[in-house]
Amino acid sequence: MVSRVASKTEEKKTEINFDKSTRVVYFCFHMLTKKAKYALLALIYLAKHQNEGPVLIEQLATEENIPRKFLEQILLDLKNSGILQSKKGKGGGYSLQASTDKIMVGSVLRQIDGPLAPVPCVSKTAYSKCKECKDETTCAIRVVMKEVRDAIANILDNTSLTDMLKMSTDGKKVPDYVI
Amino acid sequence: MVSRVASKTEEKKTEINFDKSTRVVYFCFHMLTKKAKYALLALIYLAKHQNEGPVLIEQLATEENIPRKFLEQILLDLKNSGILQSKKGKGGGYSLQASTDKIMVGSVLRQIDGPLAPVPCVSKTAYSKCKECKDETTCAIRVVMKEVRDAIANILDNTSLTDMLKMSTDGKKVPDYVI
DNA sequence: GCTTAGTATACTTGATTTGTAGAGTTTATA
DNA sequence: TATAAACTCTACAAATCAAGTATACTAAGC
Repeated sequence: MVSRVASKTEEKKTEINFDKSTRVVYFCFHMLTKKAKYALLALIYLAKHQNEGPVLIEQLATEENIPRKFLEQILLDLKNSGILQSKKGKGGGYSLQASTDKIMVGSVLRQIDGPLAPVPCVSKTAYSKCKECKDETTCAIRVVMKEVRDAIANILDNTSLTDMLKMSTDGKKVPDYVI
Repeated sequence: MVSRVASKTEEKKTEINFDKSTRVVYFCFHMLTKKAKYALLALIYLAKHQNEGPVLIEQLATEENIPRKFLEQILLDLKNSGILQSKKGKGGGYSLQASTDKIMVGSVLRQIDGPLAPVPCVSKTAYSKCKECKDETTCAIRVVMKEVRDAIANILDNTSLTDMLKMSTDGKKVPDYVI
């Protein structure tokens, strides 16, 4: 094994031996990109400052330690998908469009990172056939990954911004998923 | 949104408008790399041909449509982690080391792709702190992603090669996860 | 009209995935 | 014991992607 799926610069555990067999072992991982993480942080921030009028990108960027220009793209994306609304010019800024209990983590992540499914052939929102697959009905990988997709979607599509707000204060949560 | 996590060359849904606002929309996704997919396909193949003696890399590569030299690396990796065993020289090849019900999808994927967790801070097998995170105990993202990690691990660590074999013939499965 | 603040798009950089290439090692057997 | 069959090991290369920068534009207030 060398590294996982995405991550990149995330957390790296680098371990180097300077023996003749110099070997670099490092772990990276992902699934949740930084972009998506920033998006969620931004949404939580905006939710917490809901009744203070529009929030400036600049403010959000500095308070949450998100690169300003990168954040611009993210907020724009969330705006274009109807999650946020914005106001231009002086006194402008960003605010939530929908109510916090209508904004689901699943839809945010789909918007920012794409489908939740680990493989395209089990995606409900963006299905596409795997070409490796000879027969989809007897593909064991597909069956397992479908379980995974459903489990992920079940959590993320049933967790709202409201839930996240509770978590960030409680630090804990009592989930109520559909089984 | 542009693309998800990994995927790359996987399946691409490309849609191009040649208007003045030429726009290319494409979806890619992942989590399960091709490498991991190949590994699972190889394991299933080896399981199905268990009592025919060692299987040649060449045979496996052609039958499962996996690039030969790429497959070599994967099999070697699986061998070094104790999942497979090999025999060199004439009459050699690869075969399963453990029994099919001891080989779990979770450990195969961890070996090939790395930790299952969507973010490092919720990984049980390869924990590492997120530096974005001010306070881990009140990080809502962490709480949600922990649920996701547990759900994924619960499925993958409780699905064995034996289960996959059943699926690939039945095309269906009655899971029996720990709740 | 000038400043504030968001909008839009293109580009850059470094890392990762997905392979390829080639030389080396072990084993069977003729 | 030489030879061919197979696996082993390491390095390299191309394509893709995540993450971030740069630059120019548009709209709203004052």
